[in-house]
Amino acid sequence: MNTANFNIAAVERDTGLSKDVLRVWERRYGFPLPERDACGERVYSADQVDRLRLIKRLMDQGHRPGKLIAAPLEELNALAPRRNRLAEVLPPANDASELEELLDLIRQHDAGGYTQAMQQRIARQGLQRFVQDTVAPITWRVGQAWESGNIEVFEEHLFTELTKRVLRQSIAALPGGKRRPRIILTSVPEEQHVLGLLMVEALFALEGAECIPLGTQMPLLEIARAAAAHQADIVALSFSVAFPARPIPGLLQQLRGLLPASMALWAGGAGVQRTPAMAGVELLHTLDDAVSTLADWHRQHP
Amino acid sequence: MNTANFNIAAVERDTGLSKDVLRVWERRYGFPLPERDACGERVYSADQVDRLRLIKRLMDQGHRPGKLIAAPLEELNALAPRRNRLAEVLPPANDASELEELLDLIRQHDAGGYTQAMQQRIARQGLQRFVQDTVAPITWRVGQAWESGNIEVFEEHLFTELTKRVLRQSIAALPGGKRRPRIILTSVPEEQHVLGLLMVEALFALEGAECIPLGTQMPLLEIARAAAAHQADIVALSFSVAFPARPIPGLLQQLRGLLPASMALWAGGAGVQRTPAMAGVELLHTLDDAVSTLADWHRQHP
DNA sequence: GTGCTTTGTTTGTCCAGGACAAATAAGCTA
DNA sequence: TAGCTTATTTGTCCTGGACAAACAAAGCAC
Repeated sequence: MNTANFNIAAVERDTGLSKDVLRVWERRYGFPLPERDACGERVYSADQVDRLRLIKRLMDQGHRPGKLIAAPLEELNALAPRRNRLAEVLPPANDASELEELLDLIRQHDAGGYTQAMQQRIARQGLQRFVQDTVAPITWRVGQAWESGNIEVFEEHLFTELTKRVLRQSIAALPGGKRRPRIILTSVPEEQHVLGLLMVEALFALEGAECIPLGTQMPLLEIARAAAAHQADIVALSFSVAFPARPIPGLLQQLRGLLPASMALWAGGAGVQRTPAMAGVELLHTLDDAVSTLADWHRQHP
Repeated sequence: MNTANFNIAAVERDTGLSKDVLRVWERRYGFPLPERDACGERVYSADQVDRLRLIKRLMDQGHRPGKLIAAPLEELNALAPRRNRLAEVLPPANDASELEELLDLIRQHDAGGYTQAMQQRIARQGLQRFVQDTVAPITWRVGQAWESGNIEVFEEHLFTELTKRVLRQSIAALPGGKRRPRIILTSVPEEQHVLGLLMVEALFALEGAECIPLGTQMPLLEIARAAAAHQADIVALSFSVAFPARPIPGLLQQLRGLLPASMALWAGGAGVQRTPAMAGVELLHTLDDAVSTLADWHRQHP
C-alpha cells in the first residue's frame, strides 16, 4: 500500500518544495536520496515525502533545513515554534474548554456535530460575538495545532471548509441591498486564505456596509478595475499570518497608486502585524480595529 | 506605468508556464527574449507577459505553441477554439436568453440582483434542475466568455463567489446526518476550482449520500488519510477544464494505489473529458453520469 | 474515400553542476 | 546590551544536453 512512488514534480506539488530545492538538498545534504527509474529520473518514496512535509512545516516555523535534515527524529521535540519575534498576539480566549470541545469534534471527524455546535453558538452569541469570540480564537488554535503538528492536514481542511460554510450562511441571512460604504473584499495573488475575509465581511455587513466579495488571489490591476467598476468606497485586503511579510509594503504601495485618492485602502489580518504604517493605507490589526475604523468612516461620511 | 518588470518566477506565477518551458522556448523559438539584469538573470517586460498569457490561453484551447509564437497578431483571429476533438459537450441550453440575463447582471456588477435571481431560480426549478440547467450551463458560458476574452477577471471572480454562496446555502438546507454512501469530495493540489465540487455535492446530497467536503488542493497522501479516517466509501475528485490533461492519469493511478481496493475512486469535471478509462477509477463525464453512477452504487450496496 | 499502422516532428520535463545574492548566524567592538 | 562586520547557509537562477510522450503526417489496406 505504501508502495506508491513520486516523481520530482509530484513531490514539488505535494510538499511545496521546488524541484531546484529538492535537487540541491540532495547534492548538499544527501537527503532526500531517491531511487532512480530506468531513465535515471528521481523516484521518491512515500516515507521521504512524509519526512519532507514534516521538515517543511518546521521550516515555516523558523527552523533551518541544515539542522533539521541531520536530526534523526528528535525533531518532534523541536516542536518549540521559534517565531518568538512576534509572540502570542492573541490570548488563549476565555472559554478555552468550550473551544477545545469544538476542535475535538473536528478531530473526531464529526462534520455534522461541528456544524451544529457552531450554529448553536451563533444563536447564543449573536453573529458579532460569534465571529470575535468563537471563530477568531478557534482559528488561532487551529493555527497553533498546525504548527505543533497536532492536527492533520485534512482535519484542518475540514475545519476551514465547515467554518466557511457557517459564516457564509450567516452573512447571507443579513439584509443586503445598496448601503454605505461599499467595500470590495479580496486578497492579493499567492494569498488564498479566506477565513479572515469572511470574518471581517460578517462584521462589516452587521454595521450596514455593502460588501462585494471577490474571493481570493486578485491581481492588483484587477482589484483596481473592480473597485472602479463597482464604485467602491473602500478596498479591503486580508493577509494571513502565513503570508510573507516582506512584500506587503510594496504591494500596498503599488495598489495605493492604482486606486483613486478618494478611495480608501484597508489591509488587515495577522499578516500585517509587522507592517509599518504608511500614508493612504489603514492597517487593521485586530477585528476590533476593523469595526472601529468602519465606525470612524461613518462618522466622517454622514 | 507599463515599466513593471518580471523575473522568471513572477512570469511562471502569472502565466502558469514553468521556468523550464520559458527557458526552452527562448532557446528554441527565440521568444520570449527577455532583457538581462546586472546578474545575467532574465527580466521580462509587461508586454511579453501579456503576450505569453494570450499564448497560454490559446494553448489551453488546443493550439500548439510552435505556430502561435510565429504568428504576429492574427492570433486574435485564431480565436476559434479548435477543441473539436470533443466538441461542445454541453449544449447552449434551452433557455439561453434567461441565462444571458443572469450573466448580464454580473457584467453590470449587480451582486444583489444576481443572488436574488439565482435564488428565485432555485425556488422555481428545485435544486437538482437548478444545478443541471442553471449552474452548469452558466458556468460553461462564463468559461466561453473567458476563452474569448469577453469577461473581466474580476467579473469572473464575482460570479464564482456569488454562485458558490448560493450553492452552499442550498446544500446546507438539505438534511444531513449519517447516510450512505459516505463520499469524500476534494481536488488535487494545483486544482483550486470549487464550483464543480459544489455542484456534484448538491446532487449527491440530494440522493441521500453523506458528503464530506474537504475543500480543494489536498495532497494525495492526505486524501488517502482522510478517506481512512472518515471510513469513506467513495473518494470523488473534480478536475476543471483548466487543469492540464496530461498529468491526470498518473495522478489517478497514484491515488488509486494509496487507497484500499474496497474504496471507490471517482473523478469528474470537464478536465477528465480527455482522460482514457482506467481500471479502478470511475470517470464521470457529466453531471448525469455522476447521478447515475451513484444510483448504480446504491443498487450494488443494498 | 475511411480506418489503421508506421514514421517523423514537436514539445515538456528532467538532469548535472556551477554561480551568486539574500538571509541568517557568529564574532567583534564600543 | 546594542550595533556593526564577517562568515555561513540556503534558495534561486543559469547553461546546455537528453529523452519520452504527444502529436501530425505519411503510408497502406479495405
